Amino acid sequence: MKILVVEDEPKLASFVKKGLEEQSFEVDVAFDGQIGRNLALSNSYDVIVLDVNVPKMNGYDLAKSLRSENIKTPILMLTAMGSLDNKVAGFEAGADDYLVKPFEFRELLARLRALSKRTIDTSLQANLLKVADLELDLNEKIARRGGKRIELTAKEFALLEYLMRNRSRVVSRIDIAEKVWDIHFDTGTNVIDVYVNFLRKKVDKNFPVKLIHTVIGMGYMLKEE
Amino acid sequence: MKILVVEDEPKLASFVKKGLEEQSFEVDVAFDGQIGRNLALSNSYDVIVLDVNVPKMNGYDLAKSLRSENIKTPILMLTAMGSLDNKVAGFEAGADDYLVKPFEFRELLARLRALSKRTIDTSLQANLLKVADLELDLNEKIARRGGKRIELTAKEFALLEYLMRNRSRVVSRIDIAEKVWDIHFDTGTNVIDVYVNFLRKKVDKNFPVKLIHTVIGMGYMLKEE
DNA sequence: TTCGTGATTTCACCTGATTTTAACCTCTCT
DNA sequence: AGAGAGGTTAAAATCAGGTGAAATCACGAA
Repeated sequence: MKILVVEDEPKLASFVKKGLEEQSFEVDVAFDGQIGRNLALSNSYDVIVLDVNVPKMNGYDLAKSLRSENIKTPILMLTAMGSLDNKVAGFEAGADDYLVKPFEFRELLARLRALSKRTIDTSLQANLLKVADLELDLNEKIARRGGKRIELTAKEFALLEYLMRNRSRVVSRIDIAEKVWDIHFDTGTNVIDVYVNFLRKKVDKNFPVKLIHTVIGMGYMLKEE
Repeated sequence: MKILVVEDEPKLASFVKKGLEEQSFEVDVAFDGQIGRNLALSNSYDVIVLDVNVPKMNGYDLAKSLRSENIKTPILMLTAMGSLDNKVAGFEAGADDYLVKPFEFRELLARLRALSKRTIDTSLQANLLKVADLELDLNEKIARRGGKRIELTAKEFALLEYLMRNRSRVVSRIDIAEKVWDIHFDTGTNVIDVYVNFLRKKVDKNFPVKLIHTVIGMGYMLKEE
């Protein structure tokens, strides 16, 4: 999620930038209205945070200008003055919400989330399984370990998903055969062993900590440590 | 414009109702959460104003309940308690804005206008889907990539729309068959493959960055990169 | 109605990737 | 050492997806 902050007080700007980045937002900061306008026109932000009192072009005018350019990004206005007239003026200029300085960071966060909720597509929500530093992205059908993308085939993916959903629990070959391969009787095959081997090469090789463990005579277990 | 006010204090309720009616809003008042819920479910309001402290079902629970019924009408929460925790709880329950009592009527008005504007805007901009430099114009029934117009047939359009609405997510052939072709059982056809091929020729050929990806054994995914 | 055009679907073939088999290897425990 | 359990590897079998051409369908024009 990308946010533009237009704010000229260096302290406040960096406080907000850091705080939002900790919440894994992408943050651009502009120190005056003109730079803010250029950034807003050339990027697509999810929300714009606008201080009313900034050099070159004030918040009201900037908001109006963006709206007239047909930019519909939600705008959150910040102001030091708490009078109602300012709030009304802000809304009239095209702001979607208003926050009076000084504010608590948690409230800024809550309001940003509420504003962005509308525009963000629900399909973009992550759908992840995690065990230690291994994640399985159920949307993209891909695994990641230590940030590195690991491509999996359909069967590999299904097997890893089953192991991850049963983390820290020993699953027998019979369970795996039924749930992943839909085999309900003993065929004397060793596909499962072969696929565990495939997974190990992709998921555990190159990493000091192994996640896939063999429990002799019982089955396999995916577990940290 | 229709507004539902859920408020149990008779004085405040009638003050708000009269004030809003003077601004030519249509106003319904509910004196407890249960009545409010029934009204909200059976009418279509532009905004709902919700006091946190009302009998039968409080504001948070009511907001949550409406959201779970998939009602997306903007909600403005009213509360006597100004603490931040309440605000955050309100937003988490699904509120879009928050106002602390006592408030000035003008501020209520400004916030209501801002909230209702938001839905109108989003409904107007709902005619364009974008992924990377690919746009799908739902009004014109046309796609554009890098500014170039791409004409699509009805089925091509429906398929691309489905892929774009599920961007960055692998969609299976079964999903596609059901949502785009309305086929609910396996017919052994390969129309989907053929149509993906058609789309690739129009959307990805001639462009260095491909957007349509095959995930073997799982389906297709539309994604940047 | 018939015709013609473009849209949609089917079919057959091809290629490369995935899945499975099977033979052989390694380790551990007795 | 030998048996049993699991690991590894390569090759074979199978499958999934891409593609062009042809068949069929839908629909408006003559």
